[in-house]
Formats: sequence, structure tokens, C-alpha cells
Amino acid sequence: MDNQLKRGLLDVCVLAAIRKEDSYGYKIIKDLKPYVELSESTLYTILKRLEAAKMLTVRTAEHDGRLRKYYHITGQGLGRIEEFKTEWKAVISIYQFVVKEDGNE
Amino acid sequence: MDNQLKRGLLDVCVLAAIRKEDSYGYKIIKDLKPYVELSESTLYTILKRLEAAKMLTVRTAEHDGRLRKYYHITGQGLGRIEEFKTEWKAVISIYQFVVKEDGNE
DNA sequence: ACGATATACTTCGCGTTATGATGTATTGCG
DNA sequence: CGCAATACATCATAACGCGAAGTATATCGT
Repeated sequence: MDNQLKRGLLDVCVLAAIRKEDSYGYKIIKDLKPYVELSESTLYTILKRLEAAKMLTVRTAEHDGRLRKYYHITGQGLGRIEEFKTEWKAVISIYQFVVKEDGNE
Repeated sequence: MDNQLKRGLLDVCVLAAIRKEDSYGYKIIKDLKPYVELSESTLYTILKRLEAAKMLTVRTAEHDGRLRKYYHITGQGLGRIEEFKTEWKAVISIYQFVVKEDGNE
């Protein structure tokens, strides 16, 4: 998938991945894999960004003697998803502009 | 509209804007305005990029004593639009992942 | 006649972002 | 014991959108 198309989708994908229940880095990557691939460096960058924006909170917990950082979505995070749904209407209208009248759809 | 969401959309929007007939900078911005706003600096950057990628060709012509650069889409440019349509299927599946099961759609 | 606005294109620098490379550390399997 | 998987972190890089500023001409109102 095109590199650029991902942008604007990734943040909201990560939020969606932790929406139902708290999750952690490695699991998020695996859960998102069917939809979108992202590297570890990309994910941890996104998580930091979302944390700074208060869209999620972090909690460190031990699991099998290993530390895990569990991420929990906040109200603002949920709000971001709602906002995304609104923006999506504009995206659809752009899509329709691009595919219309091209003579071979 | 979110800055990041535009990426991956803008290139293909510009190609779509010159698809039916050759166009020039100012007109492209006006034609795209109902769908997506972009500044002149953004557009001319994109046009240069698309030209370098051979997705369009440029021709300078005089109009009312002023110079205009007319952009013409190439086969590769049209191919990019087709590619975009394919990528769109992945985008839709991402969108559905994001909006599903959020308890308040 | 003159200033404002629209047309038209260009360049520079900045901030945001995705990613590969690299590193650290533990668990579990063959 | 070695190797893959789990788990998180940092750094440098390149791409990209955009505001700001500049240049130049046409048009329109007063």
C-alpha cells in the first residue's frame, strides 16, 4: 500500500486497536497486520505522539517476568475517532472526484 | 481536513484535475477547492514531483500576454489513478476496522 | 490615474511524520 | 546452546504540506 495513503490512517488505527481493551506494542502490530503493516519504530513513535496528545494513557505491568506497557484510550482518543469519521466524508468526496469521468472504471 | 489524511490523496487529485483537459496551476487550485484546499506552494511542489515521475508533461503557452504552464497527463499518470483505485480497497478495509465495534456509530 | 484585487508562478525554510537500522533484554523451543 | 519470538527504545533520514515572501501582469472600482 502506498506510503502516503497510510498517513492520517495510522494514528486512528492504533486508537482503534486499543479501543476494545488495553493493549501493548507487539500485540497492536499483530492486530493491525491484516489491515495495515507498520514497523516497531513507527508504532512507538505514534504511541508517544498519542500519549503527548492525551489520547491514551500508559501503564506498565509485568507479564511473565517481562515488562509490558499497556495503552488505554482516553475520551479524547475516542473523540479523535469520531472526528475521523467526520473527516471521512470529505475523503469520500475526494475519492469520487478522482474516480469519476475517467472513462474506464 | 487533517493534514495527514491529505497525503496520498493530493497527488492523485492533481492528476484527476488535469485528466479531462490540460490545465494550469491557478485553475487546478480553483477546481480542487470544493474537494480539497491546497496552497500554491503545495501545488507547485506536487506538479514538479509528478513531472519528475513522468506522470505529466509541461508546456508553456501565452495567454492574454501572460505566461501559463499547461500540464498534460501521461499514460503513467493515468496508470497512477488506476493504481489508486486498487489501493482504495485496502483503505476501505482500514476504515471499516476503525469504525466497527465502537459502540456509538 | 491609481490603488486594490485577481491572476500566475517560484523559492525558502520549518515542522510533522514513517521508517530502516540498531540496540537491549527476556522467554521459549529444538 | 543457539535462534526465533517477544518487547521496548533511539537515531538519522527523507518525504511532504505549507506559510511567507517575492516577481509580474491584468482588471476593476472610484
